[in-house]
Amino acid sequence: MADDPPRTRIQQKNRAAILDAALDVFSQHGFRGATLDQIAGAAGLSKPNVLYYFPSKEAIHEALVHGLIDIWVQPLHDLDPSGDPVEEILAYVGRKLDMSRQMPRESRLFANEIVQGAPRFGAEITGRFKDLVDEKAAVIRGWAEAGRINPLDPYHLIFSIWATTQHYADFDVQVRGILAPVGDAHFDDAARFLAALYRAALTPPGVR
Amino acid sequence: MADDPPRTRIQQKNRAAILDAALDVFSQHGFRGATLDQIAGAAGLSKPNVLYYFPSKEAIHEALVHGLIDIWVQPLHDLDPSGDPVEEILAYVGRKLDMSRQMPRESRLFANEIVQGAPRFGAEITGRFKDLVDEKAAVIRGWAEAGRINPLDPYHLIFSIWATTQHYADFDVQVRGILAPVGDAHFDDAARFLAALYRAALTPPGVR
DNA sequence: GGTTTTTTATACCAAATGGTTGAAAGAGAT
DNA sequence: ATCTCTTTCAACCATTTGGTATAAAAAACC
Repeated sequence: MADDPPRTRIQQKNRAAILDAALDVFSQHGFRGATLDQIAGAAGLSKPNVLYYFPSKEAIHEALVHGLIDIWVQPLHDLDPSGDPVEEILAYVGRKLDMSRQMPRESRLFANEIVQGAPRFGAEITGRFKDLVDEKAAVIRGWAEAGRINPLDPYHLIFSIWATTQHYADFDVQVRGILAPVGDAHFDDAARFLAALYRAALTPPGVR
Repeated sequence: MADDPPRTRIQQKNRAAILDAALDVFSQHGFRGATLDQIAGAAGLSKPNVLYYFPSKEAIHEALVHGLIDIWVQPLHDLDPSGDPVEEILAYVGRKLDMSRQMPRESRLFANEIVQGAPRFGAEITGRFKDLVDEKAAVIRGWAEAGRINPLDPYHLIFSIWATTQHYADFDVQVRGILAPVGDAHFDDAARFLAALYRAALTPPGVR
């Protein structure tokens, strides 16, 4: 199911160019809205040449998603059960927000997929994805039961972190339409806001 | 620019059927991914008949968005500057979450638009939309300066409320994939979680 | 250089898609 | 019943789109 690494330099370069172009196009138009001509154009290749490297449009999309999922869940994966609870969760929020800042196209690629019902992605959600969330939710629940953070539903806490951080990538045009920021500056404000929000909500009374 | 109300009963019924069908299809596939045949099929009409009521696919989408935008911003509009700050904001969160529960298709319609860069919607964001947000952000800032809520950036607070509440509509498949809820039950948990989150973050030290 | 393999793109195809035509069926008014 | 206006849809059209066929150009190998 996984592709072997490309043999030649040309293959490596062109596959990468196609995947990068496809990330642009798929993240902006969704799977059905994207066309092979757009992808080929953005990659600087002809359409048949694109289909020389990937058997179909679907295959390009799958290769993209497949190659990104590990990176995508890494921030949650890195949540350390042995760390300080509040700081660990705040650090997780920070990592997720950084991803929205550095990889907005990737975020929108997943957003497009999931908003439209994850027709090409559903299996991953109930698979590895769910397992990781279950594992980390258990960690957070443990912290809550030990009184080290306020007792909040860990699943909805994780959802809220996904929502608030990915919002800055997925709804970028809306955020920019309202804030009219210069460049990326508003991400720093967002980081401060989210840190304050979650610190206030998580810090238990005793420590305050 | 606004359409006059349809004259005959048939017009009223069919226009409504088309818009309802279009809401289904557009919210699930995005504008470019949706086809007139799908819409016609879902509305129980032939494609030419659909185009008898609306001049184009674009016009259907515009009529939909146009007809929904007022409903969509109503919850924020109803934030009462003379009410109790914390309770007002919590009530706003509650109204937004209710909309995600009752109108998930509408939420996904907007989500699709905005994720893809709002090509058919951009003007609204920097127009009426921004004005309303500016107005309510000023109210919230006033509350913060008066020490009636914790000092949080009002714009990012509003973004976080949009993100956390709309998440349950826009990312419904993901939420369901992870929680495997029975029906709508998880919305009650979400309501409790969000109330706790924002109450903890907003309530100023003095009142605690 | 010559041979083989890989890479590239023009020309093409079938299906899908947004939209039109035109004529028949239906509703409403008198 | 008849006349008029509205509604409906089969057939059609032009364009777009995912994907092929094929043959030339370019690397790679000897």
